[in-house]
Amino acid sequence: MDESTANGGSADGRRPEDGRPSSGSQPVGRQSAGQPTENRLIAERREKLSGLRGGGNAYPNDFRRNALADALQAEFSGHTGEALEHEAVRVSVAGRMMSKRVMGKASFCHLRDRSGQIQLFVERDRVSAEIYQAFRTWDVGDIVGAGGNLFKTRTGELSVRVDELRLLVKSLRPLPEKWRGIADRELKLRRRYVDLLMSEETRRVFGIRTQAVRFVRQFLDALGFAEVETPMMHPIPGGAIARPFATHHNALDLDLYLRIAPELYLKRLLVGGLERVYEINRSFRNEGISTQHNPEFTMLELYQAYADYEDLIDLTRTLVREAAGTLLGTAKVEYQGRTFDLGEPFEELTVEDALVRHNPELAGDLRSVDCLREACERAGIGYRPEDGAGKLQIELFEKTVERHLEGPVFITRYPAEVSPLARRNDDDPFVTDRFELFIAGRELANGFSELNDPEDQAERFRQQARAKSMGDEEAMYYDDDYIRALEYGMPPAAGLGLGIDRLVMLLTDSPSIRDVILFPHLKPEAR
RNA sequence: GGGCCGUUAGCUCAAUCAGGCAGAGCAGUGGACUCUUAAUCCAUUGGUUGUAGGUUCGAUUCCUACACGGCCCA
Repeated sequence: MDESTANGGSADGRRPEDGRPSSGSQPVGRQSAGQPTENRLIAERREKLSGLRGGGNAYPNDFRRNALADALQAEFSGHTGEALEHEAVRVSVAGRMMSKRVMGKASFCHLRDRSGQIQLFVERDRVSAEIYQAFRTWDVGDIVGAGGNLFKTRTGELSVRVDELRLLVKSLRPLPEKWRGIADRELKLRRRYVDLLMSEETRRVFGIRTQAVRFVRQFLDALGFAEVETPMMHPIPGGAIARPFATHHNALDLDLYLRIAPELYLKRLLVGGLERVYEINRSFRNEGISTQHNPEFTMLELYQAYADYEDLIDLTRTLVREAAGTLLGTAKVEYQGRTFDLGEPFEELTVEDALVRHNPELAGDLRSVDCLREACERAGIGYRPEDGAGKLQIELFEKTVERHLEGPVFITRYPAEVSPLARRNDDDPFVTDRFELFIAGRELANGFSELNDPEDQAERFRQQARAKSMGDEEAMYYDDDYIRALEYGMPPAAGLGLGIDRLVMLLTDSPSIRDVILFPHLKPEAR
């Protein structure tokens, strides 16, 4: 219902909310019935919409365009004005009016569609005085359809000499300032739709994101991987060390968790003989929010039978390298003022070597719980009495090493204690055949040879369950069905997880994960 | 969780340091203008200064708490 017509059309065209209270003692300007306060600009546009409703369907959906702006620019920008007059190319275009320059009997405006922009030239004597007058009242932000012949203006800009012009959607809310757009970071995130309208940079970032996901699919499909979809609601959350979100199925009266990782389901598919599978998955972790963490995030997970972690180091390096080359046209990635040449060889370093490099006093004592505890205390790191050498190593690694890993560098041989799903190294059972890829001090990927010994896996689950019972809320649950699947026999395999959001951050030079997620999680609006 | 910074018209920003009539540009409205492109020219509207308190003759400005966001630290 259009409220602006309900008050009988007050003489000054204002709604009661705009100015003085019309009557009553209700506070003015507060939210009412869930509707945000409307200001005068919106009220004026609502009046215009009211007029449109009086003239027929205000929201028509029968206009069809036959051309996109970019395609027209590409095909006809090179033609001379004379040639265009001779060719008489008639086009229908539609899009949002992003600018408007009105003169007495002729006007210009720019339309933007999904591909780009094109200018319209609207002459009163060509479209009729009535339509021209209506056009004068339209606002920047309105969605318009136009038909006419292509021509070149005196300044040489390809334009449409309009002979048919329709308002398709009345925009009730004014767009931000045309030159500088949205500066307020909060507004950019909360009203991403406006940000996308106003910011070429935002469109670029999400364009690259779309291409990155497409690239990953094409890359893996070409290697014979099958893309699959596994449950997002898990009776037992597993596959990562993280706290889950909880939910509930009413009809089944069943507690469920939003997945923290698809890993255990994808490996069940290895048991099922699929051999090469991947899922570009949204996963959810009930943890803090930062420039590196959103509660829901997108990850690639893939599993390959008859491969080990070294095969996946190769695959990861190739994938990242070719993603940059394909999407950016170069393997030299500029990120926050630094250059990372992904075309160069990637360094490889074990966890223990990296620890010694940044904590030289630990050399020779890397597996001594006492020495590691001392080092943790020196570094101001808290630990639990039950933490073993592996856990302490990783705590130290995260606090003293990670941020210095400019990379690209593969860190290998993670302790088994913190890798409950990874295969032990054949020569050194303290560590697993696992790697993580770091670039710019951040973990980008995590992979390992998979643990397919059901009895070892069961024992690892029991250790995790003990840790959970001692208060470690991130520890894993024991998953009976997963053990049962392994008991049927999972082929030797390796798996990889790669953060899509973080990859896109790297490729788009974005400092925050919020810059590469269309609608990042924010607290509810204050106002 | 801690520290610092920010929040003023629809948007972008002044005014805050040292309390004294809250301003500009864009957008809007009215007018002029048939090749503009941040169109131009004339006129003009628009404010719970994030919220709630406090100090003061007087608060956008000083103080306290809170909300949201940003940066850094844990």
